[in-house]
Amino acid sequence: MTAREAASDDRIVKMLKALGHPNRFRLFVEILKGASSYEDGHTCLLTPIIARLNIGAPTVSHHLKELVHAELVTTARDGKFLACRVNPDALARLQTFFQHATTQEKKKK
Amino acid sequence: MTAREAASDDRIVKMLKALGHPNRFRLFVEILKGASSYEDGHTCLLTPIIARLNIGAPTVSHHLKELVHAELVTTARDGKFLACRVNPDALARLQTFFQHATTQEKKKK
DNA sequence: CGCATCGTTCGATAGTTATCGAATTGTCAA
DNA sequence: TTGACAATTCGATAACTATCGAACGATGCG
Repeated sequence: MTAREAASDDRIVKMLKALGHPNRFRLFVEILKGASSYEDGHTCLLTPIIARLNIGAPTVSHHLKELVHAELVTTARDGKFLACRVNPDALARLQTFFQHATTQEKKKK
Repeated sequence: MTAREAASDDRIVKMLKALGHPNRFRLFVEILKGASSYEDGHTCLLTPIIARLNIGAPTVSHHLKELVHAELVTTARDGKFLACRVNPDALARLQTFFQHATTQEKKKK
């Protein structure tokens, strides 16, 4: 395995780990769905999400940081709020990986 | 969210969590690649994998159990050895999920 | 300014888990 | 049956992390 491949795997594992927790997964899905149905579809308010996920604000903040650290999500301050977006490149990588894996599996008879 | 969707998410999260650990991920990839290049492409010997992964046999056994528990892999005894296979349904689910997610992301402008 | 709101940071705690060595089980072959 | 090899189980330990409440920093508004 090349060093390049190892690094790529490393990133994928980080992303999978980040998504491999129920609350983080739900948080991710909320952001993917356009957060809390705000007009622009991207503004992410933690308060309504806290209500939905039934976990405390510090915990949501912590999980969000994990998603950002895994490069699954990007955030940008928007006044008092936070604009969260799913990183399209991350999704592409994951999709490609499983696509590949599926293909590889099918090749066996 | 329907109960059915929740259960589906739950399974996906379990799979993601299982894959979200470097050693488990590598174990999974080894199995996907046809384990240790045995003739039938499916027999999975832990010993050579232990050597590759640089972790102890009990640990590999533990991780393998996790993969099985997440329904990512199936095993069957073959005499002294263990035949491991990736569960195609699991890959399909994961692929579909990320496909869907990518599509959903792209729909935004 | 002073206040409410949104979110983060801190410190603590409880629960989880990755890993190992030692002992054990199961299987084949001589 | 005995020995060798494959893999699992057990018990212990160290590391990690999810979660919370309390305190704090930042922002917009009256």
